[in-house]
Amino acid sequence: MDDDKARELALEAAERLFTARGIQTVGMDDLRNEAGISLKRIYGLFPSKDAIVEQVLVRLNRSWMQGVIEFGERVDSPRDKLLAVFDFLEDRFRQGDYRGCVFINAFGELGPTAPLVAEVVRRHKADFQGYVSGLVESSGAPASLAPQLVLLAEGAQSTAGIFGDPVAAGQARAAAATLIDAALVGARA
Amino acid sequence: MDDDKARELALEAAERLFTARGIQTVGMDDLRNEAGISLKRIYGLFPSKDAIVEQVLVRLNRSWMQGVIEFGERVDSPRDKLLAVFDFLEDRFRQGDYRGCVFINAFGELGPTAPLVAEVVRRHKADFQGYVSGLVESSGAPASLAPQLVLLAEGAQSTAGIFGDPVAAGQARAAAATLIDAALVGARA
DNA sequence: TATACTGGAGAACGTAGGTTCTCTGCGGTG
DNA sequence: CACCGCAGAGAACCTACGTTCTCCAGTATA
Repeated sequence: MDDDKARELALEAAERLFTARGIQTVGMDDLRNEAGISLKRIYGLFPSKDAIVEQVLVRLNRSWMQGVIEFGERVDSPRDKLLAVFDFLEDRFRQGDYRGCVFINAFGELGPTAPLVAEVVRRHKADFQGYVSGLVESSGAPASLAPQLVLLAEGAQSTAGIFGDPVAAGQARAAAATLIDAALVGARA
Repeated sequence: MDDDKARELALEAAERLFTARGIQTVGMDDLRNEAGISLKRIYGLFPSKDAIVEQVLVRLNRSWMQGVIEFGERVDSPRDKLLAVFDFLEDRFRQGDYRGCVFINAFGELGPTAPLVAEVVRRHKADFQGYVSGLVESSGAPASLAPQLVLLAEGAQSTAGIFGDPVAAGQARAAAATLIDAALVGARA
């Protein structure tokens, strides 16, 4: 088996396990079993468990941002793209056993003791905030709207994860619509 | 040393350590050192580490709810009490190294594997949602406003924890004010 | 004053878990 | 066809960690 395939098996297995159960409760034996490759092979591809955790979060950021952008591409106006963020979240909330934002969870677990994990989590949040800020600017609304929408999205993720109910996406979406419309009216006044 | 004092020492030490570093990275040796009482004593008072975690979360819920209620008691109208939630959060965000909502963090770490932890976290969130719902009802706004404000509060906590910046409280507060006023206008129409 | 009992200190135990090491098997080369 | 080298399986190593156990000290009672 070539390195790329083995690396992909390991990262996909780690992603499934870390997302489902958290990071510290997943041992390397669990990862070995889930990936179907040996520990020697895994350690040949990655220097440490911490390195695997970091790469998993980096790729989750990439696929998350790609997903939210693709949801935005389905509609035309910046306002609709902003609301599509919550449609994207609802789609995520409905997938299997959603457990909240994997980045927030990782930060809660390891943020104080693993600076690289904290850094990847902040980068993810900064990427998301940048995306929303860009749309807010395109919509003509004041810049102060962007963090408000982001807070709604963050809150929806934690709440949906804790209660296992995707209704939080719709609640956040309704609030976002109200905030956007209020901001646009204020911008025109 | 009597049991009540020893129990309090252990719980206070556990609260400091779990809040600062997460639960799984804190060992019983750490707790023994921080509390200044022996492991034999600690295990004489609590059946297990899991039991300590649960009791810490229960008392954190109690003090958190007490804090948000006390902040609400400083003002008169339900609208001001709703906004005082965000003042309470800002006060919390400014205390030392704030790391996000300890309940969200605990759920992220242990939710899948420790059902009692998940239950205490859900109870906390339900208590908070109940408090906000009560205020929303008093204010005459539609019930749908309550979850929207709660999502803002949840999002503010995670964001403040990750970026170490209390500005999220003010951003959430501004959004809450807009939502409340929109809801009250809609209720009068 | 001496002996016995009980509570607690912290070392020990047993398991978990990240990482490394030894041995085996397979492939390549002579 | 045989031998050598290398890559990898998974057991072993070493540390961490939750919980228990042994021993000691202090207090109470006779």
